[in-house]
Amino acid sequence: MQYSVDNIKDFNTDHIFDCGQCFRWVRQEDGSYIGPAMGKVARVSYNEGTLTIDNADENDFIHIWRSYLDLDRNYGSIKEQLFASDEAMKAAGEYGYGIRILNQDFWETVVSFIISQNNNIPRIKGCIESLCENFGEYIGEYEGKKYYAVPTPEKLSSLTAEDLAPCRLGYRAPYLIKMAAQFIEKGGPEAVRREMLEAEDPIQALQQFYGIGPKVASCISLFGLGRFDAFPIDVWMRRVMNRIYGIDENDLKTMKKYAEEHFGEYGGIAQQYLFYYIRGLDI
DNA sequence: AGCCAGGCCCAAC
DNA sequence: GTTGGGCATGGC
Repeated sequence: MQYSVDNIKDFNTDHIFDCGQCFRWVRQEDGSYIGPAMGKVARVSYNEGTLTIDNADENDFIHIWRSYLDLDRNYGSIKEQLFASDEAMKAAGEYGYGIRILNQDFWETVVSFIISQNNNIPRIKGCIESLCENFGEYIGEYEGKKYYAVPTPEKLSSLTAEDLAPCRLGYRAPYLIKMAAQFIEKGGPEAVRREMLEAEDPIQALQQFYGIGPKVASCISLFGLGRFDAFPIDVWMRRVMNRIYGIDENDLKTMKKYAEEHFGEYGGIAQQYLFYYIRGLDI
């Protein structure tokens, strides 16, 4: 089965699934993407305003995909605000015009972005894929391929670094194991998620967990908690902030301040435009 | 071949 | 509170 909706603007599958916010969606020949999310597997395709989700019914669309794909947000007006007095941001936002911030599963973002640290994107994808296939729960089969969820905290905390060796996580393996145990101690992902949603400063609070520092916490806040004001700064962001705003590459404080003052509640969206822009330009 | 990647931990200031 | 070395792996 499949479900379609019309009049979807500011949407581009390459921009959304290849802008570094997620690691499990795979591009198909026709430009659609297939991937697992929120316990389902689907194919997302887009053509001239029509969004089609295959392997989903209306119920799935309403309860999962509409929010996962952030369809209820008006990116057009957000772009207007961001572009108003910022030519560089305008160029970046026009380059990645179809980016939308996916509202991803909290636990998945925690695991994914711990793995992402000091790592490159192709390799991150491989690590997560291997982790899920080896230790994740079966989700379902789609077009001949079986899909598995990100392993639960219970599963991860029961493993040793040697168990995880096939996943090639390097020094991140012990981070995952210990972090998973900490999550269990705090009542599991849903309990932690609720606590972080109510936290005054989730980016600070998330750093109590082993393997989560400022950058990973910012990504989790943005992609897993819906904190669109979060502004993750990695080497790419330092690079682009230097190139287009002239801020010293080592001056993270000024970068954060710039984001707060200029992008405000939409810092995370601005960050994705910039991130996708600098990586695409390859300069 | 060597530098680099969506950084963090930990010890030493 | 800040700074710097060490870190596992493989993409390019």
